[in-house]
Amino acid sequence: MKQLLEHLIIQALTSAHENGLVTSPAFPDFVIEVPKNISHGDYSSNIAMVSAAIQKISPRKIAESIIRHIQDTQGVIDHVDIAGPGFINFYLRPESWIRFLKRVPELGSRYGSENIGNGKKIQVEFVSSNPTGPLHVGHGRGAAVGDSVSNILSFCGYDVQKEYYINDSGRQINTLGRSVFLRYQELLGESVRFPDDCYQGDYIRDIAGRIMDMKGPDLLDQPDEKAVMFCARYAADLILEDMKQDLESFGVFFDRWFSEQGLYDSGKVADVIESFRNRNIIYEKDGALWFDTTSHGDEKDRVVVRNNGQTTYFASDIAYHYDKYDRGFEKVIDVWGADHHGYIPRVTAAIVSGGYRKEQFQVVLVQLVSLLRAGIPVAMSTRAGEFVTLRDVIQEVGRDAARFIFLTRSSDNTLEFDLELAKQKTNDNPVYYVQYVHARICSIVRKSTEMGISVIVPDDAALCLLNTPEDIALIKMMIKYPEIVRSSAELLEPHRITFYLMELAASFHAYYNRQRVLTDDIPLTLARLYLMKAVRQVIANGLSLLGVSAPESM
RNA sequence: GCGCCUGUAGCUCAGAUGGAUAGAGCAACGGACUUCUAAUCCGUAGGUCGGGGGUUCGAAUCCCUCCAGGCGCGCCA
Repeated sequence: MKQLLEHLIIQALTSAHENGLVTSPAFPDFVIEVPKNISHGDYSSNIAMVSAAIQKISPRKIAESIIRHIQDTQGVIDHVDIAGPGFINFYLRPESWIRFLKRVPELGSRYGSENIGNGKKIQVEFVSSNPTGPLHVGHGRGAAVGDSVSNILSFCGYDVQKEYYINDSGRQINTLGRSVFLRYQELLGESVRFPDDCYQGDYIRDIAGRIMDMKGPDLLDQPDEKAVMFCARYAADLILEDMKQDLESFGVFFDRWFSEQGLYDSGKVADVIESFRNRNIIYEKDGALWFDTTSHGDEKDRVVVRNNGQTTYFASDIAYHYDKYDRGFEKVIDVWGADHHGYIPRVTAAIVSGGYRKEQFQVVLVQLVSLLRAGIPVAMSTRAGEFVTLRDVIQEVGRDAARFIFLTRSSDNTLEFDLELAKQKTNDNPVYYVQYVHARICSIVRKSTEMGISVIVPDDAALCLLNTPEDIALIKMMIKYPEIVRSSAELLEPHRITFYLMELAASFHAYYNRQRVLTDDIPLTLARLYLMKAVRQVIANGLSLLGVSAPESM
């Protein structure tokens, strides 16, 4: 609809120029929007105001010239007026909405999709939690955001790959091994001092116990280093399996699990260091190797190989990101916890040094989650190993509620996740508010099937009966959906879908309480059933982008 | 000290690309089920958009500055 009006405006201004009514054929950026106030028409444009400076004519005069030259060949406009400082307000004929309503069933589950990706290969990397402990709520938020962003991009024509980067190398894996081995020794009756820098959680004991069951005391016969290595690998594998399970029960499936260790094994980290050394981008200072990130805006250069010969995470991160581009991704999106924001400049610098464009890399920062129970903060201490895991949360509040709530805030904002609220099946908990729409419509459709009328498609004359303010409000809401999806994809902001769905749900519930669908009036009933099915489709489409189910009954 | 994020109704938050009288939910108050699911709806009340400057026809939105809160500033991960 907006495109249509835009076309009419451009045409009108052009012919106004041909007739000498305006001085310039130029078009500044102008917008067509749905006014907040319904008395300002169905659509409104600021074209006259933004053109005033170029035309050197008053906005109202420009507006008049434009209106006079509008050629509404399709007959969608009822009337147009000029208001305020020079807004052009369009009032549409009620029938005009129908052609747009028809798009919903025509496109079905594809309704709302705008092809902005054009098959471009894009990768979204998210969660990527170290396999040293269970996933917690913060990871849950990252998972919900990353998965939804992937869904949205994929829906908009991108060829999306979802990837999880496993930090299965380096010191923290060694620490994991040490932690497990110490608990293992404890189980065998040895008195050990358990250091603060080891992982404190009970799951470490569980893993040690499993190794006990499997190996008995055999590990003690080996050199410590070997035993620790064994514990590390065993524990990491186990924890990783658990994380996979948790994510699956959260409805999140990755296309690839990428091992950091693999980058070392294949020599890719060494290759990167070697080639940048030759180009003096990596240089030696104080016995360490440094990457020149300063030339690309970082505040200082960063170490890639320490003076003890060990590589830093940054080294493998560089190799990892190059590997992504080598695999043909035109764009790479990383979803990170906001506490990692300081890494953006150095990773960006490394990517640019590698000959890629800055725009090919984008980070979605997700702010932290604070967990509450009935308004009271839940104590979370990773050090003491006391925390509520993602698994606990899914078990307690359910997958749908958890995912939906994670997406009810902009990622830029911290999120309060209240377990009691999330469990409640009331209006406080918007997930049910939205799902209830789907269930209610399914119920109506079931009823109509019993009456034997659901299969008949109404003709245009019948659809014109959808003319109450509630009908029009619903249809307008649905016409808006593709724009919401688009902005959500362009800005990588899934919460826009969430808020839209809540708004659409509100329109539906208002409709439901005011208008009856199944009546004795057959054409009207058919038309309204048609409308209801469209609403159901849009709700289902939106929920699927969020990774939330659309139940047929509740 | 520097960088990033945040500051909008009592509470939790929307308001991308500057638009007309700043919105929603919760909480408060008053109403609506012999009807397709009341997990619902309707109404009332509630505001110095953190403060102060600036840009312009027009600012919650852009710029500067100050204030408050969170996070980050390692040859840690």
